[in-house]
Amino acid sequence: MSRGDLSREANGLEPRLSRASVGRLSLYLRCLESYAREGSATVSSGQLGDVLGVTDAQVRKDLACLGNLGQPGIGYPTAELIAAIRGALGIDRDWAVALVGVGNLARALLRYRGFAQQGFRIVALFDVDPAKVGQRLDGLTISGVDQMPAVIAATGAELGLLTVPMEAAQQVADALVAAGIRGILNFAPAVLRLPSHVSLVSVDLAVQLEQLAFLVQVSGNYSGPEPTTR
Amino acid sequence: MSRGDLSREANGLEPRLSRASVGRLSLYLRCLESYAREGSATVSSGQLGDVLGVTDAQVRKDLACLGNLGQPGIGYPTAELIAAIRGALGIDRDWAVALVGVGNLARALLRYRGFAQQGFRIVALFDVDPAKVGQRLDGLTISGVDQMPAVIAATGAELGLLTVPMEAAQQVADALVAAGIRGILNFAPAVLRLPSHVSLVSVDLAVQLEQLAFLVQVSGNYSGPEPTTR
DNA sequence: GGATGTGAACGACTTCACAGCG
DNA sequence: CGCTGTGAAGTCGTTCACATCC
Repeated sequence: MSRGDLSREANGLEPRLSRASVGRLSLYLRCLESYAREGSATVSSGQLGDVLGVTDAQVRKDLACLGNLGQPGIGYPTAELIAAIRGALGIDRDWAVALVGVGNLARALLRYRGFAQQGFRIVALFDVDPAKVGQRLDGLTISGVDQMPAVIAATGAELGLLTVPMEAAQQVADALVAAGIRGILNFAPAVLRLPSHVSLVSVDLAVQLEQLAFLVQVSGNYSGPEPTTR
Repeated sequence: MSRGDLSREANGLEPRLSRASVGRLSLYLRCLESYAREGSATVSSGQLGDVLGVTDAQVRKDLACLGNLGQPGIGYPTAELIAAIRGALGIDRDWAVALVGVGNLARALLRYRGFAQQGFRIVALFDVDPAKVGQRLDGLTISGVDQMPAVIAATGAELGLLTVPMEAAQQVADALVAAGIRGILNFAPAVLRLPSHVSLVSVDLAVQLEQLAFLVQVSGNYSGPEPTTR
């Protein structure tokens, strides 16, 4: 089922970055940006690893995919490493994002500083509720789902954020796909079926809470062995 | 074979469920609840697997940890499987949850039906902003962080939802730990350090969007074959 | 000395294949 | 026959250990 790798360099023979690494790269990036603000010119794999609880070897393996920019005895040059990670993740440019389903979660995402900081710009709002269509929010006018193809073409949105109730999720996702979106970040507690050329990341909030309940339960039943990160 | 075959029921240490399985169990659960609503008395591993894109063998392996409740030639009894999964995940009871940081995201979580449906009850609200303290929201009064120990003891909250800005995250997390919380679901884009007896699950929304950008980018560079779930 | 890059060992998770039961 | 349960094989990801370079 799930595939999807391949390096972006011209030479196709680098060690491709695994799905697991990609998640960590985002975290390294945050960490590096923090180091950069403090003025560190270089950072070592040990420093990065300590902060988010992975081994130094793991960090080096993850970073190896970016080309050899570490300097033995010194570490990695902070600024260049940031640039390399952004390039590898595909966030060395801006992404225009459409948001569908204007509820509380949408409002939270709209104002989430982290998105804009990383180059994600919400350029369009949609809702199925006719009462909401036409309202303005943070400088954007809410459109109906029927206007999706036109608005998405006009704004150049490539990614979609889905914050609608479960029942509407598949239908709205289909509309996004039809309108030419290339990837969907889904917050609805539903398993979506999408054509293979559209990428999907799902975040199910109830699932996360259930994971937490499980961890708490087992750490209580038995003398809990491991802490837990991420 | 002849003797010594002690029952696998009573002993708590069955083939332990792997971290990876736990995430899928939540998804099976959703799927099963949907089947149950439609009136299916039994479900096969193939049916479950198809819906969320894993193999039937994988489903059986995951379900094996719950004891042998599958019937060859038939499948799994829906209702019993639901009960078994809820028991394994530790959601066969209610969990009292405290929410810290009453912004838009908190409002969204407060009204998220999925939580209540799975037995998670938000019983306390906290905020550092003195202007918010004392306000009421959905029948709850917002308390200050200084009241945390008293309120958490009084309400019996065991889990904490952290929806504060990055800067405040570690400090508030420490306060939750000091107040006796047993697990934290963190939405702040920060890496938290917690004592090992407190469980942690982190959801970083920007990281999720970055993952999506990566997937879209690689699927665009090359003829990206498969979609991606989870 | 300090830190990187990497093959090799290790462990975790997934798929395969098939015995066995309803 | 259909479907479960499970050892065996295979794949993927992490950790170790060490040669290498500044």
